[in-house]
Amino acid sequence: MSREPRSRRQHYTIDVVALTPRDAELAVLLERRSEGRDKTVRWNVPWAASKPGESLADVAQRAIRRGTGATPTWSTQVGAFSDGTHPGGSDLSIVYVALVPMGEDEVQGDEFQWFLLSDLPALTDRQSQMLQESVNAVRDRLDLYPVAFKLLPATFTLSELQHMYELLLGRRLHKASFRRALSAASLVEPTDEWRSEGRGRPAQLFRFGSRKRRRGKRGVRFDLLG
Amino acid sequence: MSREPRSRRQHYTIDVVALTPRDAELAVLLERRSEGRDKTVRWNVPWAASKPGESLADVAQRAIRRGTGATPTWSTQVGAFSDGTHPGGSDLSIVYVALVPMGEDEVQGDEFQWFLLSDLPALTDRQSQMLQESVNAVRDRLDLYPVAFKLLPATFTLSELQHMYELLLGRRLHKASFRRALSAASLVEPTDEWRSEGRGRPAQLFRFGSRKRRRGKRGVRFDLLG
DNA sequence: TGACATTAGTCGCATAATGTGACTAATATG
DNA sequence: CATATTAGTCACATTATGCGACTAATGTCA
Repeated sequence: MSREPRSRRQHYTIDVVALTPRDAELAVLLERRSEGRDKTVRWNVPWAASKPGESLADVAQRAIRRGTGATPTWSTQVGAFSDGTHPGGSDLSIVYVALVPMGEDEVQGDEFQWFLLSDLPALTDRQSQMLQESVNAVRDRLDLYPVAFKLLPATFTLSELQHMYELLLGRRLHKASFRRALSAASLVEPTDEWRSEGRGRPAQLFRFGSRKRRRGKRGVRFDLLG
Repeated sequence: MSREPRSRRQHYTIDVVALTPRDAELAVLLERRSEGRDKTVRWNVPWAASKPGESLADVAQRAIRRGTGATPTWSTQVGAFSDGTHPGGSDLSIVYVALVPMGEDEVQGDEFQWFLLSDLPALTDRQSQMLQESVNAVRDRLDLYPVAFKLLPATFTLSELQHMYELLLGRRLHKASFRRALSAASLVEPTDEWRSEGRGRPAQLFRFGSRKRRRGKRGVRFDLLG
């Protein structure tokens, strides 16, 4: 029943994993830091300490604005991580994942840089874990929140949308099935613009416009149980 | 770029929402506390402070063991909550939800008591929020983890299993469809025991025995998007 | 005992959702 | 004009799902 504050109370930071699509893959925003006497270059995800009275989401916003020119289009809390060490010495990292749309991935200054997930620099245990779980969090929310749309510009072709889903799911989808399901849900609206990419037939541009709310109340799915 | 520790560093606790089925509904374990000069009785979910070097899951275990005779059969992190106040004065609550199976819901001492979700005492904002999100977390994981099974005894009838799903989903399911899906997934194994509940035909007892891993790789579901 | 209520468990059919290959359309290249 | 390339659609087979109706096994009570 020891509820008295210890000699050293545990404290926390808010760490933000910002993701953007790049080269048919996801990239994460990392911040440079120099460590030790030889100034070894290390990388970690942006973070900020919480001030009294500030909401967690606000701190996350603050942390990510330091590094990106663009405001993320979506973000959500991933969880709390306490394993390993933290560059700021925090005992606990509250992790937010933030999505930055295609083409808005400019960074501010030398301190920040995007890294492809397949080509990451060396990271501490906690950093790796946070990254892994952030990507999982986005994947898990894929059919609950329109995260794929949040990674695209305001208007996009249906092929681009499909490729974004394929990127996030890590597997190929069948074109006709994809479009049929999309059309059944009335999730996108056609614009009157078309995009010609040089070769092949031009593609019509669509915008995200969820209107119809036909909540399907289907049976239980046992086939996903792990 | 203010990364220096503030005059008062923010600190956190681990709070645990323990759930058990009771009277065709979920119940939550709350802990009594006396507050103010008139010793008003207040209730809150069990919590514990983190000690250096202890993992979050361990702290959660410690917090919940104080209140229940039984060890929870499953638990997972829900998230971090900072709104409002906390009985221990912590700035941040890391919330774990823990499942206690049917029939193992004894409490230790007067300090703890189960409350039906439909009949809760007055709670602070943060406590209500934590509770709400914990129930949502269980519901969201329903077809990813066998949470319904974790709320049942080791052996159970298929009707009990269906009622548990109905309880968690908040809607009725069709018996034949439910069993067909269950059978297709090869999730349960029959035992040679039968249970007679007095009236009606006796029911065969089953145990959870997931072996077949036929991961369905289906298309994208747009119909769930919020 | 035998009709009835009650709960367990199964079957079969209609409909809906999905996988898939093949098709047409519109553009650029040579 | 033939060919390559990407967009977009169609039709059909297969699978999944909703659902009512059926049989089975027990207890209750007249």
